[in-house]
Amino acid sequence: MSETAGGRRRVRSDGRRSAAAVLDAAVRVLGRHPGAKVERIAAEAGVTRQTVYAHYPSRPMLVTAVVDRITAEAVAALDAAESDGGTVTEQLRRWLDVTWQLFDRYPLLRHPSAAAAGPADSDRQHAPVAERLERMIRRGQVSGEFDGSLSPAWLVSATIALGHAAGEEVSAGRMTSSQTATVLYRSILRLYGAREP
Amino acid sequence: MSETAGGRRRVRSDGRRSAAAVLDAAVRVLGRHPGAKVERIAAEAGVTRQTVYAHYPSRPMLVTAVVDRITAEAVAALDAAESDGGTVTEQLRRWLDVTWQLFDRYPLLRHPSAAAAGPADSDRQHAPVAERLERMIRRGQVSGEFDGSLSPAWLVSATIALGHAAGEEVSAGRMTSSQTATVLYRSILRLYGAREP
DNA sequence: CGTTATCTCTGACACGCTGTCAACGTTAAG
DNA sequence: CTTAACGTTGACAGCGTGTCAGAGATAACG
Repeated sequence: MSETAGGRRRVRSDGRRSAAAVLDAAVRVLGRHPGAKVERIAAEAGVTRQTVYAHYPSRPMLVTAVVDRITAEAVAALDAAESDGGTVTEQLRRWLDVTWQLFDRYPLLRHPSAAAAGPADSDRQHAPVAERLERMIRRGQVSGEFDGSLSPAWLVSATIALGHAAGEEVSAGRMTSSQTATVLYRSILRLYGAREP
Repeated sequence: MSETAGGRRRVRSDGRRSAAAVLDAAVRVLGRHPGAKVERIAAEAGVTRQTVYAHYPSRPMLVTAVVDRITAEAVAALDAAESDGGTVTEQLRRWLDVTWQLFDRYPLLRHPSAAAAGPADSDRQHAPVAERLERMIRRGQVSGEFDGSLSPAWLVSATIALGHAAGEEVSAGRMTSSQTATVLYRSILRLYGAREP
């Protein structure tokens, strides 16, 4: 991570390149097949298994790095959706659309515990997202768009849970993706106590 | 399960007794520590690891048996809560109380994927419960207590998801158990479009 | 009571995956 | 060109799962 250590440790461009290749491969493979073996990831990166361990001390830590990367991508997309202005309800709508696309891209997001190291990873994944969603809910509550008798923190957890449930419905084939998106949107508005149009 | 096979295979009471001991131990150990090793379960049952395999071919199948047993207990408790009559809303209240107690007793119910063999186990666990809940919701919708514009099937999934989220809040120490129960109840009523009192 | 099939136990083994190590090439930085 | 960093090969230990064979207990049955 840092070459600022006291020693005059020469960093080789080769190293960072291969570390990046491993991380990219891990994002692709683990994103689609949580629980994939290290061997598989190494092969995808065009590298040996031991090289993976040279950059990431253990499988759980590699998973953590993957989660961080996906989270960063999610946060960026979410911020873009939030800065477009409009009603909080409209922002929420865009927010859900973006999240929905991410869920399609990374099935890992639907099976959090399948590859995670521990509860630490789950927090790491949810914290920045939850923070933004909570701000949005609080804004809607003070503006009167949403009812204020349930705490924003709980509503955040509930929303995430509902999102996971909706993802399950889709991947289980019980509903289509667009049906589910609509139903999820209505459910969340109800949960927030929003004035339904 | 059946000694009705054509051959006259002598069944020894010893066998069933030890199989039951293994299952009991598995329920205790896996209920509290999903992901526990077979060795641990065997020790808890006062039996060798190989004996466990003598009764349950593989670890996943043992987990399935455990899930079936806990599910049976849950279904029994749920049926009792349902048969007490009253408003659907009141039934729902009792339903949640019972579920809440079960969650306390079996942390396994909160970490479904931690020990499960595959999606089959999850269905196995949820199907009988979901069936009963769906009947209850449908009853509430036709009686006018609940709004009818969201499908009962989806509301069932959403309710289960909300329950898991609430359980997480408690075990993460972010809310007390009784606080969460109240909040969960209100959230579900909102989700169902119930006339709030 | 004695025979017999069933069950448990001990001990050992193969397999797969994770993580580590040393030795030998390779490649980039100075 | 020299040197330190890096990748690679091959081997190994550890752990958990699942299997097997043989010896010893024990319940069922005549």
